[in-house]
Amino acid sequence: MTETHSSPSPETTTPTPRAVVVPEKPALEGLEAKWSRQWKADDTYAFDRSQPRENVYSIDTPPPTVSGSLHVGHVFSYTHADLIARFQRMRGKSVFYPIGWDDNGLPTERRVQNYFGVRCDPSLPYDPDFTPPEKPDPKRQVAISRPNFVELCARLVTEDEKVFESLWRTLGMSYDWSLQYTTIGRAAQAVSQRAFLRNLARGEAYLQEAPTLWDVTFQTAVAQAELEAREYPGAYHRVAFHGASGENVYIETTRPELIASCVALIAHPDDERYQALFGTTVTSPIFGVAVPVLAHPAAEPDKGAGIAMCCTFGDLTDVQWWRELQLPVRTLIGRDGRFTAETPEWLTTEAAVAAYEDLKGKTAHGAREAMVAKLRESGDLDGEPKPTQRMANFYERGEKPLEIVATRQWYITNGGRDTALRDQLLEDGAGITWLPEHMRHRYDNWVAGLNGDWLISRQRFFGIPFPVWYALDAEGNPDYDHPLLPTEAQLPIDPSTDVPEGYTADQRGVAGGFIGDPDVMDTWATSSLTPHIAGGWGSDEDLFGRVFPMDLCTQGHDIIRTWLFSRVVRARLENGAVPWSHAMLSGWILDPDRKKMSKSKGNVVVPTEILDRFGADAVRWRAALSRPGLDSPFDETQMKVGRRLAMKVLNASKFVLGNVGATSLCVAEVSEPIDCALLGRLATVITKATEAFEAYDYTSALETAEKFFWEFCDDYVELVKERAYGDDDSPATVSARAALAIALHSQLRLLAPFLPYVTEEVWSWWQEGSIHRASWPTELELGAAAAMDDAPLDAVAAALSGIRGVKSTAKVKMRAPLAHAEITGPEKLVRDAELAAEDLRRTGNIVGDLVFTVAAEATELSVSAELAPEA
RNA sequence: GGGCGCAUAGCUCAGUUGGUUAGAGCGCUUGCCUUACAAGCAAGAUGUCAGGGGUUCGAGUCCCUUUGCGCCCACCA
Repeated sequence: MTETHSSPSPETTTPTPRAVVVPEKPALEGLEAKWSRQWKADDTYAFDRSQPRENVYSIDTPPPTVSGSLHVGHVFSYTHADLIARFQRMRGKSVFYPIGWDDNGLPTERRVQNYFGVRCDPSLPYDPDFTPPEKPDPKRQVAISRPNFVELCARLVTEDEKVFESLWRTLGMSYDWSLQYTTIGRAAQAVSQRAFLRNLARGEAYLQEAPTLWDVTFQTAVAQAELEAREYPGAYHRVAFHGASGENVYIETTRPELIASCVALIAHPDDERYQALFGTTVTSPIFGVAVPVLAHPAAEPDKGAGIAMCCTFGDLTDVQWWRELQLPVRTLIGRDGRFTAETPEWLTTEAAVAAYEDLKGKTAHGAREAMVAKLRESGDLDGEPKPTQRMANFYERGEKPLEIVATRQWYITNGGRDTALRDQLLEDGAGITWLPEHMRHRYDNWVAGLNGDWLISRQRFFGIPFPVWYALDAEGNPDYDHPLLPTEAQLPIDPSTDVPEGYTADQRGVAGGFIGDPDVMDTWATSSLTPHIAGGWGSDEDLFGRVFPMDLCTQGHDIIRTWLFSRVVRARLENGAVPWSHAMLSGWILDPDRKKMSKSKGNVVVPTEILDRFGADAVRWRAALSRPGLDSPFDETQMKVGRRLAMKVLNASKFVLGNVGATSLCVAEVSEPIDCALLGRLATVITKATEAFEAYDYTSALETAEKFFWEFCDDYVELVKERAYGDDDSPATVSARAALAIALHSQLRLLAPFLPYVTEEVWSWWQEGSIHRASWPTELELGAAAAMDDAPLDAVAAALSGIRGVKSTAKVKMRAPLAHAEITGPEKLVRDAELAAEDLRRTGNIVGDLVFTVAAEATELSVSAELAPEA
């Protein structure tokens, strides 16, 4: 492979001349296939790990969920990162640009269930001969063992990853594919487990039995970051509790089914209505369970009846009361979301036990209906339930409101319960350059609003297991306080098959033996370590030192609270550092009606389709038009504009290289004033585009380069065409050819990050090596020409436009000869235009006089002309 | 309820620290087969800069305010 860093020296910008081979009919079709294959073969985007940290530019890319589907928004967001990567690479940085696949977790499990028609039953033994059903029946999923299930997951994600890789390669992502990782792979397992063990050793990870937000459908705990508040229909039920002297105390509840789990009634300490009741005991309707009436400031006098029923657990306020008032636990709802089949021991009366019989095994919904009937019958329901819309917490992927169930879970500190850490994390956020800047508010908002530590354990199957076992005592009870741990050298381990030091396999699950922790880490617990996984933390410290902390992370703004925040937490705990200096957040791509694209609305634009129709360069061009953080509606017509630009690059290059035959890039040959002016303008464009890119403003970089390119094509090329055609070697001809070639040479590189395919194609016609390994253009390359006054360019363009206007108004063709033309205007403009008098005469086909007249009072150029009688 | 963003041509968007007559592309109109490109080219029309008030010699730009749209967080009695 040729590593042509064909970086021209400042004085003579002359790469090795070579034969120019321009195709007869250049086309966009096939460029993606041709060049993505070539880049793969040449390892064009390989990271050079010999470079010291200051020569490295490292990027943390979001590993896409391979079991999900990509839409245009992803394609645009990933393109934004690639634009920066390509710019930095051309600037001479060794770009560390890995790609990973997020393949573990619930989305994959769900996809595997549907795809193969199976479900995981961890109690089943492994069946080595298992084959999935030929025709998956979603209603009759075959129960399989956990190892079998995990095998199917692994099989499917491998397939999914191929599809994703193909898409990214077509889009022209400049990843170093040798740095590929997955969030379920062995490296990710080792890193996740090692980080966890270190968290544990430092007291940052801990096991706790506590009320947990619980999804009854997926039967797993969920973290605060995965919550979504949604409107949920309910009804206020006004229900009587009974005071000691027989009076009714009315509460209002939307969850009457939880009355049996009530542990207290609570009102605000200052609420005059309830002063007399505080400290007394009331009994619950139907069940007759005695509960205290207590005061707590979190009770809101104007909400409901002003006095609330505290159940274990109906909502997070209940948890707060339960904790702060040290109330007992009376759990009714189990992990499956159903009322427990055992009669709770606190139901003592015969009537209560009988009443509970009707609730056993019911869902919340079913139990509610049963309870309402009973309350109605007993007269404890006052009036009819009043329908209401309330906000309820849902798991973002779930369809039923979350329950709160006391379970044993692993947590990692994230500042939710620790002010010092929280302040540190806020400071870390302030240390990141946010693009756009205002996205930082979302981070701050989230960190400030945390109400607990990070729950990382999930009661699922396809994830990274906790590297932990528990010793069983003589009665077979696990000793959760003293987990058995592997050494780091043993990682990764699976506690369900591996055996802790000092035990044998046959001691698993028997008294005096051990058990493995059954849970897996949430996928965010793994992806929070993407810089570590990709960077070789713990396994390749040399590499890690060269790439971490990273320079950039790019992602959608919807995952600031999850992926972005969790990486800041991990880097703080593990490295005492901020994981990257820049965070670039992409906006949404909306449908043409400015609605968010979603599968359910059927308004999703499929990336492969637009890539097929418009080509990767066009799609990338459109992506580059949406600035960080701004939502942008999808519009096909814009894709066409991008395609037109790509086509124009091919055609303009064909002209410059084919007809002019220019291979010289010698600045000294540029002698004509208008040619010098072009290079002067080019220098300004290079500077502006470079500054924009350095400020991560890829859109402005593109606009600057593109505007110049169209002016170059429409005005400059048209103007000097005739002169460049000359088959003589006069200084004027040579000057035009050199200027054309130099300008093209720079412009291709300015456009290369945006249009990697056409620019590479054109580059291959006349240059060695990949344009993506070439150096970013600089003013220095242009030598003295860079300092030239570029104003004549505008004056000449105005004169040319005036000449065209005359012909356009007369509705004649542009080649129509002019018998006479006069260019009038202020002195400076007239003199500037006159510098290109011969070019104007030829281009305008002026056969008679061409007169330049200064009109002191004029503010702009005007052209008057007379058509020559047609021959 | 707390926070953030947006509002400029029919559409999508630029508009630097306030500075002449507010820009671009698309679309639209009228033409042109011009040997790089008709998937092209040329010329042309298009605005109460959301409303109101203020600061200033001067406001799309700064301040206050109103309205509309969108997003994040909180909100389960």
